[in-house]
Amino acid sequence: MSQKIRTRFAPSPTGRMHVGNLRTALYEFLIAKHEGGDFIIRIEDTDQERLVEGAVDIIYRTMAGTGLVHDEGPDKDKGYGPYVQSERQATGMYLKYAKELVEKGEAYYCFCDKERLESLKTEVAGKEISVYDKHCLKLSKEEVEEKLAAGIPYVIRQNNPTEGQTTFKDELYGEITVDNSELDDMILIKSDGFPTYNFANVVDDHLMEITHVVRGNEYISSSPKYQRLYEAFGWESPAYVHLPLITDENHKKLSKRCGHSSYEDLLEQGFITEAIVNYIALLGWSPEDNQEIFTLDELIEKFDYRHISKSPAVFDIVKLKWMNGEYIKAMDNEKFYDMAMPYIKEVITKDLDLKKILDMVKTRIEVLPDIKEHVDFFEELPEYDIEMYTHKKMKTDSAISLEVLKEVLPMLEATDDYSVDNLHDIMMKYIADKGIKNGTGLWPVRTAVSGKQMTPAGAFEIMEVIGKEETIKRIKVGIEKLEAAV
RNA sequence: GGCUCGUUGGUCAAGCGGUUAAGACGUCGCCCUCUCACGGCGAAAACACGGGUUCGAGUCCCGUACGAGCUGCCA
Repeated sequence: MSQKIRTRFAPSPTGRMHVGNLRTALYEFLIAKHEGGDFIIRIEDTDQERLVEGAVDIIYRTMAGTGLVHDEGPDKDKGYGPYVQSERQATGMYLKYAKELVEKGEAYYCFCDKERLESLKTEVAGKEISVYDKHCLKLSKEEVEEKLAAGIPYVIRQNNPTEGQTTFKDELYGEITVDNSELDDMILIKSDGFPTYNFANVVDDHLMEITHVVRGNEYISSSPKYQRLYEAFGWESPAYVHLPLITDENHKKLSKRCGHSSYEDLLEQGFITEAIVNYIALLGWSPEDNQEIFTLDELIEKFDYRHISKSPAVFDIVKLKWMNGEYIKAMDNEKFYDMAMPYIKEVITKDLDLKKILDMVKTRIEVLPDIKEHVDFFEELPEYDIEMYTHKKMKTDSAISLEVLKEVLPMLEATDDYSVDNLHDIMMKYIADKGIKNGTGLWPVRTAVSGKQMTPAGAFEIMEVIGKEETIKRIKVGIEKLEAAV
């Protein structure tokens, strides 16, 4: 008889949502939903300096867009609110809990100023290291009261023992033990009265009855300190699930520099939400079978956090593109038209059958913006080199192409039916009568009407779309070009 | 520097003491084809290294190397 699982996504509103954060949110959502549990959103805005306006909206938009629907959050209070830490802070609760620890000797007031702290820094191996020396722990109760009364700025620090060890258990990594001497006296309450993440997350996770704390691997080394906090309060610690990092191609923690590091960046690059979610779900987790394409519901059903990997994963945009292409191919046409229309309209302004063109392109693109380079020739015949008429495998060269175009032109002028079927009949009859292979007859025509080496469809389909007038015009251009060269 | 974690093909990733070490992306080749794609078929490509334990180790243990994370009044 186990209790209902409760996980939380606790982002700080500092900008766009990084894919690492998104994946954390996804896994938190999946772990809860797989077991029919609750998924909670808590806004961790304790760093007032890094706050970015509108960032909370981005969080909501991302969650809604990806389908990670929360059961509780700032907008859905189920009795554990408020769900925004600045609002919680305003109630004085964090300070109250911190004082409780001070009473117990598990924390202490610290009045050290910037200069003194600065003097504690030492440089080791090119990095600045600073370990607090418990200077203020020596202060007597009276001295503390005095300084407090005098209004001297203070922080409250955790009082960690210098001997012994602390152990916590991660669901993936197992038991992790560190010497207490490694644990520095981290700040619980900052001088502006706000709690640090380190403190607030422990208090809130407990108060909100979070059963599984799921977070990035970067927190694994601070977890022993959190563990000591739980023990100091006498609270039962939650199950911990630390997630492996997502890195760039150089195996470094994904940075904002990558340009493809946030969910919104990806959308702007023409990726579709379902593909992004699907792809990141597989970055650090794999199902028991070899399935790769998942709907969110399928992920909920299949997701078992015990199969999460322990080693970091490289974010591979090439595979994401492949997956995006799979989603596009499987997408129903109406939805594809809706999504693709803005892109095709960037390059085609003429009154052409855009849906027909989009049908041609659907299996050939990986991201939406790819459409443009495939279809721009419909708008206007590009400048092209007559070398394109020469193709060994098609058995064509300039002379043959000129001959074909000249012979085909009158036939195309003679009909008004520019349907693929009719065009097909005309051309195939010509090819049969002349006794040449299909490619020999069609290559020159396709080249003339497109001006491109590669096109998303064959000659008939292109002619149907651009129509009689434009077809004739382009074939004449081809004839002129070829004649000029002979 | 210290601490912690990690290490299967270029990438994601199966494997949990006995396998010809899966699969996917990418790459290359072939087929299909009026081009390019799609689709189909196929190929190259990996257990970081050294010691143990064991009849037997990618799988367990210990070292080494390498990588990453942390070492903030950021989360």
